[in-house]
Amino acid sequence: MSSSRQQAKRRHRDAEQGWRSDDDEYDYSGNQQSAGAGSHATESESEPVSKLSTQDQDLIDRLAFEERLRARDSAATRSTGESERDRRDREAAQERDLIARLEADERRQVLERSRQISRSSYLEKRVSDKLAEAEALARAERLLFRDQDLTERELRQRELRERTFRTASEHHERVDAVETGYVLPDETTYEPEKDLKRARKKEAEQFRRYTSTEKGDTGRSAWEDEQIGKGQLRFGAGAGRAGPGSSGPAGLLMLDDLLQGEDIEFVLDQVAGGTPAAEKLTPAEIAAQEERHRARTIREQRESLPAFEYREEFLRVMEQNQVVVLVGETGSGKTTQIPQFLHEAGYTRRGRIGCTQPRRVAAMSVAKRVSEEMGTRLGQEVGYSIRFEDCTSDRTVIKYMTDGMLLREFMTEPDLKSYSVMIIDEAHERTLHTDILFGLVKDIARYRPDLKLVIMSATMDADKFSRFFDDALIFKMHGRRFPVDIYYTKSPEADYLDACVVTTLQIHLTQGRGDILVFLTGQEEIETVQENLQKRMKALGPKAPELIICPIYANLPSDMQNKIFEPTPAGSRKVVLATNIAETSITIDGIVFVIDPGFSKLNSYNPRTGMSSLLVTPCSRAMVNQRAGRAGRVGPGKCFRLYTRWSYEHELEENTVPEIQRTNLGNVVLLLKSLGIDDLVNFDFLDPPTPETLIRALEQVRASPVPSRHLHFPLAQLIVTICAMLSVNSSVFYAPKDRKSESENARLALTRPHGDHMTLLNVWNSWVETNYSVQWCFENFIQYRSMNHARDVRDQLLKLLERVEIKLVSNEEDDIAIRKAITAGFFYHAAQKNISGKDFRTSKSNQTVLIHPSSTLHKTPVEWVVYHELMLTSREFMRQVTEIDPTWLVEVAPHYYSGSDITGSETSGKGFHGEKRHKSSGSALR
DNA sequence: GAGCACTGC
Repeated sequence: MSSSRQQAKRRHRDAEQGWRSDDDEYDYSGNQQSAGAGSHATESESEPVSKLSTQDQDLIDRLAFEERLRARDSAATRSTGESERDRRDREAAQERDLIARLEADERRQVLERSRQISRSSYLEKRVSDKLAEAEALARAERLLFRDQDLTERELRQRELRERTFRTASEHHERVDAVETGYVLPDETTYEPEKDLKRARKKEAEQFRRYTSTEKGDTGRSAWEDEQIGKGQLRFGAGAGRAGPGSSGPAGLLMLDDLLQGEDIEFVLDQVAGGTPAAEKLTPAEIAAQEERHRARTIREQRESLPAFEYREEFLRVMEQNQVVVLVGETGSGKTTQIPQFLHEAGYTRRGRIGCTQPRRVAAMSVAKRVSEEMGTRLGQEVGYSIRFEDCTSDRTVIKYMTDGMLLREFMTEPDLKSYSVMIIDEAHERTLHTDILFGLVKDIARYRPDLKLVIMSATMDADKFSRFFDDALIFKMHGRRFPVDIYYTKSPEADYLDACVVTTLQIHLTQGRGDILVFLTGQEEIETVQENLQKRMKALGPKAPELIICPIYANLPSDMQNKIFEPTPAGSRKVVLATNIAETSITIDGIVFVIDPGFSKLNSYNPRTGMSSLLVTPCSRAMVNQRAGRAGRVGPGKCFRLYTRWSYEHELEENTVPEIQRTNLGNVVLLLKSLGIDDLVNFDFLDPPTPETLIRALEQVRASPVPSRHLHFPLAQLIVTICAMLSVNSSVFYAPKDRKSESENARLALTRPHGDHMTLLNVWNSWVETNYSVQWCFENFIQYRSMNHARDVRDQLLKLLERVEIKLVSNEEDDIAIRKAITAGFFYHAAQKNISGKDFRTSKSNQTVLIHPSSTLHKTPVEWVVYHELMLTSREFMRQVTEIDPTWLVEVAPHYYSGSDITGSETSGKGFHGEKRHKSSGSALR
């Protein structure tokens, strides 16, 4: 208990820092609730099923399932009102999905062509434009936002704003030298006319400053010129677009020289976000407000939140309604305040208030904040519950938890009777778990009229939520955000990576203070952009202000991740190259500019082939708006979208397809079954998954009890380790581009024969031998964070096995026995090498697949393998692969394989190396 | 010859 508290304490500290520090050692303590829940699941899973009846049952169930499906559809057609609407919604969604898939390829090709055409004509025009252009910095903003449609007056205003913004940013740097953190611009930025003279004088000074640089330097050296040229040719994706910079007086630090005709034209289109209150305030007023805010007591801080204005009205609405859909913009304070309002109004006298969050860090940090506001110790009146850690007590009345944790709670408390209010927060994110929760809480609310429900969401989808909850009342709250100017490119960009580099430099050299956030799709893109930016900055020489480049993605080791939180020194600028981890999971202070190419990697599951795909996909409008919002957290911001406004309006989907419609539902089916919900067809989904996905999931679940009988106990410990290692899925090894050979050697040293499962086991054992050393991980390019996670998972699994009274016998490693056990678990994931010897063919489903390059078997000649998962990225890959003897398949899954399935392979029927050991370990299997 | 977005139990 005390160790659990210590552990909790550490995590709070982590939560306070906003990001988990991995230098911590972890204690391991069980979690009663999940342990109990797990045993429940195991019971239903390990129900004995005989071979024949499985198949029959399968067929019968499937037919019954399809029958129910038809019945539901025809019932929906007959009846009116809601079910009719549901059906239409679903059909429309399916149709949209199909059309989208068919059109995507064609559209992409057309778009690509039109981009190239427009780009080349644009470049021609730019060549003639170039000749007319002279100075650079004084006209920087105009160069960046050139737009013929502007009136004289608008142009003048823009010029003034740019000039004064520069003045203001100089002021910031002075202020910043004294105190760190972001300082809001003073009012001169926004009321330039008032001090035109001063602005003119500043401008003159500014210009002098740069010309004097010229004198001191007598022009760029030939070497520097060459470097710039090289950089252009070698690294710019736009190399060859334009000749060496020739415009402007020689020797000036010229924007044109740097960009060499590559600068991108942006058009200011709209101002997004920005609550009326924030817009009306001058920066000086905002700064003053912030200052007052800091000095305030906690109570005053609470009362200054927008949510406070709605307190009485909200409580009245809650009294009169059982379900309320609460739309609260970011910055309204809903997550921290609503539970407190309800507590203060006495709802906790009848039971707890629960509040779900999609992420662990959020659950922890919000609970901490609220406990401070209430003046209690965390874990007492206010607590949180996440996997591996339950920080609540009997006295807890406000409980924050991850959505997945509440799902687990349903197993021990199906009616949620200890709760008087349940709040589902961040509903708009539509995570898999929240979507399932919707159906469950809706059902409970029907027979528990005393249970209040609050569905909290950012603006989108409120009507949809309301309709789902029988036309629940929608309650709106304004938030507190700064306005963000949205810029679109005037013409489509042919190469968005290059466009990112160019835009970053444009901002860096022309815009006022503030860090830049660039959204990219993955590690590879981030590394490419980072490399290009580094070269371009180097080519610029020491005259350019420093640009600190910080990559961030989930698989980056945490010490490197933490770099993005270091404050930017005065006089330099930070550019954060991020995946969509920066959309919701982390927030970075000081971001003023966002660059958004409009793409992300999206996982979707195809039930027909059992293959997941992880492909670069255009973002939805909801997603790009979320990204833009990241620029308006500390002050007014700017978002540069690397696509046209037309694209935004016509090519992007409104919303991202909810997760539940694009994942393998095997686990969901298991979960719902363990809650006693067998009739998945009629489960009340907000957006129902496709019937195919459901059918496939049921089949998959039906297949799983069989191998669980084969997994005999003496092996359990080793298998549990492998399972835990697999659960950290492909993020055990770290392979940075710039240290490729080192990391490959380290990996090779840890590789064991016969594939990835054995290698993972070896990695684990080696780590244990070093007593869970951080240093060892670092030296061997192993992700310490992943190993720690595997340790947590392994610990939990062992506790579960203990609960179902499986005795763990630690035996020596018999690799054949282990691999046979893996085969027993994954027999339906077998593949054989094709005659060509180049690729593999999956058994039964006959798909052509390859071994993923990250696998230890990538270049090894193997005939038969079982794989953990299929994934479509650039090709169709098997990930986490182990070499097997095909005779094992017939042995462990005779209901699935017969001898004819494995004939024609070299190894079939042979003794295989280690026949003797095989026999001696035979008792380990069945 | 080629590579793994992000959560969560």
